[in-house]
Amino acid sequence: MLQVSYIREHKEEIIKRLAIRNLDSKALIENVLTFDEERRQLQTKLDSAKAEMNTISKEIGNLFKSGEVEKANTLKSKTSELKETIKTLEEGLSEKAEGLKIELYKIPNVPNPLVPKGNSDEDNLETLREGEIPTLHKDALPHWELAKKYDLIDFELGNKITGAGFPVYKGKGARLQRALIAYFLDKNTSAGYTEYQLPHLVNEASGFGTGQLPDKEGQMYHVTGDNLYLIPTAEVPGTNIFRDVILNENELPIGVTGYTPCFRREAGSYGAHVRGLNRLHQFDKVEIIRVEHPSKSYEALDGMVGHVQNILKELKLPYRILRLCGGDLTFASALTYDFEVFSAAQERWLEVSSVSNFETFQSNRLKLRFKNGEGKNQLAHTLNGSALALPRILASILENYQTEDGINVPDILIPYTGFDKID
RNA sequence: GGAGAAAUGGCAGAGUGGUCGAAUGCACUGGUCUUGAAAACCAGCGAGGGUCACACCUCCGGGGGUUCGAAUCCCUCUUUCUCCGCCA
Repeated sequence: MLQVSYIREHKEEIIKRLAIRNLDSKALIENVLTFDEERRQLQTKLDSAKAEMNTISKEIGNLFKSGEVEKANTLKSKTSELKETIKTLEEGLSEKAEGLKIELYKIPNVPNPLVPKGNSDEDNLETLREGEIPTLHKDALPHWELAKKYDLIDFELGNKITGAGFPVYKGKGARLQRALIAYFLDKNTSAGYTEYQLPHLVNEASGFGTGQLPDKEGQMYHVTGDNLYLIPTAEVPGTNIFRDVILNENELPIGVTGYTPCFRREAGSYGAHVRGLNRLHQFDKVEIIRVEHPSKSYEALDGMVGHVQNILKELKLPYRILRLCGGDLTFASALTYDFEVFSAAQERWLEVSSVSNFETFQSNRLKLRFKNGEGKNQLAHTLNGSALALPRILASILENYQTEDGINVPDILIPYTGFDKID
């Protein structure tokens, strides 16, 4: 959520930069400013009405104390009108405040100047491509066939137990999952991130904190009996660690990493592109989250990109980095880099990580601040990224590392799997 | 799940209807003193709104109510603690 004060002071610039997202925000911005203006006017009126009430109340107290009951009662009868005024003003104020909030919720983050113009993923800017795309043997299979052939993942069993999109990993498939999680966590902690084990269900307040609520409610599984939500990403519990927190400047930066399963309803997505591990209702992901000083957040973003890059290099997977265009940028992000790995048998690039700087967009909602050098509370910047999401990494390992007589395990993972070949 | 107790500033902890945004201690910041540090002493020290700046308004777990007036009384929700039950 953008700060109203920022909108007030940078109106034209914001409108101009939101156009990068193909968003004509003029009316929206005007609306916000109108609500804000009206809200402040009512606030001022309400404040002075309350001040008057406070004065009278004090006076009444004093009159009672000095035994002037008559006078006190006269004064008392005067308050009813004032009370009515206050009530009306309060109602008007909360209406305006609510209206302001609703409008603010509609405005996405202002893109960083680096964000290219564009409408869809086709306009994303490829900034780097690295790694060798393997030449597969003639009978090479896509990962869902490989999973079946080597008995690594049982999709049908998942259908039986739960439903589509809840695969069952078994044997070496399960072990490979565990190996990847352990490897990712090790990489992240040695880069300075503190490992957390976080709840997989969150309350409403957390949903609002990271912006899944109120708009994206339909994307999460909702446990209605207890009004809790299954997390769609560790970003939700991980970032809400810092909800309503005021840090000391010297505590920055903070790095958090955690493995969680992620639950997404993904309503309405079916078809060839969601086969196998490509899109699931439940999947595993290791996330990295940073809280940064505003002056350092872009440096930190580059650092995170380098970190993810390093992991993909170690796994020897062919990958590319994309700087997302305005049309593909997520609502809360100011700048996002996507990582895609080439899945040789499907002959497709698969998104495996998304690294973003949210600047103050999340922290404004979260009320995540730090005490700056002047002793003032200032919103911190938040960033996060996947390091990494498992299913498509697994898919591309299976596909890219397949040979005629089995699937090789990437060298870096062998200490974690305890085997070097799936056959 | 049942019974009881509680929730106040970074922490501890006073405060049961008016002068309380809130005593006191600790922590923290600045100063005096000191070669330096410690101690001692002095001062400052929660958050949000509002204002050019003041004034002013709001916040004592969340929400609602009673009252001229609520940290204090009532209702409700949440959380914590103790006991019982259940349990990996």
